[in-house]
Amino acid sequence: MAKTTENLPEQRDYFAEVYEIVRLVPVGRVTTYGAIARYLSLRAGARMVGWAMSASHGQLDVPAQRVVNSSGILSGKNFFGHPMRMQELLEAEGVAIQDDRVVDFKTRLWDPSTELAV
DNA sequence: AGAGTGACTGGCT
DNA sequence: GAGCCAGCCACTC
Repeated sequence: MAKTTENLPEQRDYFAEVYEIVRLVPVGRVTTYGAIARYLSLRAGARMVGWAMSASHGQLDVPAQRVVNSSGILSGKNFFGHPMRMQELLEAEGVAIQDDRVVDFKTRLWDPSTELAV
């Protein structure tokens, strides 16, 4: 991985922006990489959102567990130290998980473009 | 400079 | 829903 995450000179403000959005996700709700990418107008794409999250890895209070892919699958569970960690964190917040997937995902989805839209 | 890789997505089958 | 494919950008070797 990029050890550049140590110094993080100025990857680009989008790192901070991504974290900010993730922190805005209400407890019990989840959002997707694509939704964040769209909201921030990141040409970089959803992939970079995930990359940004990897950099957050244990960062401040970034609830990365609330970010899943467009299918509601916990695609980043393997980055939480233990594959079950992400699920446990979500369940602790009231989000039911079944087979690595958020139950009733579409209803729990929190899209910044929609929720924060003006 | 080119090829490989990835916490993604949308479209089709 | 599950699988395959092509597009996407940043980064590493």
